[in-house]
Amino acid sequence: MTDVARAAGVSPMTVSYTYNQPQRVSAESRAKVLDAARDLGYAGPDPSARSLRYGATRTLGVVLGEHLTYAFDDPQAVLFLAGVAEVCADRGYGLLIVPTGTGEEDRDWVVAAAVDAYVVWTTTDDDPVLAAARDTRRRVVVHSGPARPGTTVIGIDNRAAARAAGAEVFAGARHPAVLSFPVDRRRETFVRSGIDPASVAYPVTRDRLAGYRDAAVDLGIDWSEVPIGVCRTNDDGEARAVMRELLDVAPGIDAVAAMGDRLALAALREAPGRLRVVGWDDSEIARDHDLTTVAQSLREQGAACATAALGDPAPDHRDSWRLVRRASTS
Amino acid sequence: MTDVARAAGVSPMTVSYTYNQPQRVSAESRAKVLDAARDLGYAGPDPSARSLRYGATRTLGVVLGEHLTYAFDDPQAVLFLAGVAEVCADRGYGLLIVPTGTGEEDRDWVVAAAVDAYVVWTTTDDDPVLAAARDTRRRVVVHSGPARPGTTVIGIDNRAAARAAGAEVFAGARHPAVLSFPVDRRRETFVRSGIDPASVAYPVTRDRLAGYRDAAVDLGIDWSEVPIGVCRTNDDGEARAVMRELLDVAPGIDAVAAMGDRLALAALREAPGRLRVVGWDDSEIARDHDLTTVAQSLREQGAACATAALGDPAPDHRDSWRLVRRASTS
DNA sequence: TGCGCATTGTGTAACGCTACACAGATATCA
DNA sequence: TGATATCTGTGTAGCGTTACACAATGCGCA
Repeated sequence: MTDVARAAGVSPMTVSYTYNQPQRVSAESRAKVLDAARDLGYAGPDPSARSLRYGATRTLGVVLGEHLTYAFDDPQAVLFLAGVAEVCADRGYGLLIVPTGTGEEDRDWVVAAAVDAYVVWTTTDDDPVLAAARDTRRRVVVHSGPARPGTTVIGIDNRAAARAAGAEVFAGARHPAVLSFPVDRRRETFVRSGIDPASVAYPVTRDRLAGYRDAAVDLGIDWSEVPIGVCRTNDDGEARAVMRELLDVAPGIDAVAAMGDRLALAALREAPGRLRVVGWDDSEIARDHDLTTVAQSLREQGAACATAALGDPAPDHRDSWRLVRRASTS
Repeated sequence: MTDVARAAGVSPMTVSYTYNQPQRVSAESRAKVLDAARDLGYAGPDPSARSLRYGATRTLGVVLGEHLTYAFDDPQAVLFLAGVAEVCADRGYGLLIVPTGTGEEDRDWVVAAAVDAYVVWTTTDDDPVLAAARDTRRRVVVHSGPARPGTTVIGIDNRAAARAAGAEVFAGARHPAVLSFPVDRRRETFVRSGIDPASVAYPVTRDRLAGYRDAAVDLGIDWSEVPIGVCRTNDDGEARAVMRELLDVAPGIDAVAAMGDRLALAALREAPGRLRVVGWDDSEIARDHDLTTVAQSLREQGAACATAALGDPAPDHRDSWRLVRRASTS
């Protein structure tokens, strides 16, 4: 900038004003500055220096638990991101995806990223990244939990929604089962009965499991007898394998409460015609296959998280869910 | 940092070393520094100042043409992003999604974003954002074009692939048609015959259209007679409407060369049983519906773009496509 | 005992920018 | 004509950090 100023025969401040408050500078000086800048290949104020001086980066950080790329494999996460992106675009904020999932360095990354605030995609209770984000004194908004002092949580009441969905799918069932997301960071695939929700590390999974148990208990079903298939991801192939395993253990299964539409569909495909099924998220496949499902707008929740992270009031979306009843439970 | 140094009774440099080269500092000093930092709520070196001093941000920028959120609506763009994200995560780079699509400010954003290099998702020839990115002297890698001096282009040879796909779908057809992506930034939906590929602003669309024309010409088909339906997005509902319009104009259509699997499927649904169809991308729906399609890995291409943007050699992927023949053209 | 070497701490000098306060020139008005 | 407002340009003083060079200390070894 000093060089440009010299070449243009003005002071550095004039150059600065040329870029930041052009009307503050005479047309003549402005032209001289821009000419000099072009000749010298100066593209405008350096972003880092500007942020340093300004005291803010005008960038929002998004932390996606697990490996970064999972985010893009999960259509729900993508919808959420779209909502966040929308708000960022509207406000002129950049959106920085913070790389995590590499282990011990995660903490450093979260601390060292040039962002003003964080939106954290739902993670485990013990996620060190979450603690790190909060420790940096930036505003932190977490989607769906875990709840912590100093962080805002936005997301639906998964337990209440699961209870409603469970009531719907388990009604009249004699051999109910559950298809669940992972219960801890190890992300193992297995089948077991009566998993205690309290032992689950992911708040979303925990709440949904608790809601399904609530529904079972309401109907007089013995939770400890309910087989639960845990899938590593919201993926078809694996879910079908887990469903087969469930059917091995309990061939009489006649109702499956799944935590995702894909899981629900996989269940349906493995035991067509004799199953009541609910899914989650009301995605395209749920509509295509007439699946009863818990509808929620991840996109709106993403937008709300971003809005809150940027310091404006936003709805917490606790009640932004709706049980969509379709053929799969009738 | 100065405050921490004072509180710990050491120099600022010792504090700096504590964070950046802990082993350079005695265990005793380190402990004093960390204690003081905790007491004062100091979370570590300021990222902006660090970038300023260091001269690089260790962040990769991604520019997605059109409105930012489109990126997340297009599954292909998401796959591409996943590839970019993967490389960033591996290298410890942040991934900054630059907001564009807001008009004149786009340029400013691209110039002012704190990134070391850019990956640009394919856009129009005249996109000012592309020029802006290059003007900032950062390394710029563009996916699929437009090609420009000073930028690297990575992507498949869309024309050659379209020619192969066109040859497959048009073979023996008497009334071929095309379902195309938008031809310019206005993104209008319409039907017209014999659109000149040279008039198309998006390189990807242009090349695919040119390839389809090549195939038509090879088979002795008069291109000016081939009706082309232009869809605004790779979306089902709209594509079906355009397909109906095509059938109005030319009821005898017996072959449709589409530019996306969704478009192909929409065509098939509007005229079931009597259509040869090809799609593009070999997505899940193509496999589900036995659609002939041009397979390519957007994910790998995203990774290659990121690698190249970070300064390492990467394959250009020109030949990373493959015509997958299925029932829809037999 | 003296020499080189490793270890640990410190001061200096930027990195590139802009808020602020001020100065000079010109225009406006009673 | 003098007082006042407006426009335009400039210098100062950091924003928070770290590369580098140097100083002080202690240690091993001939």
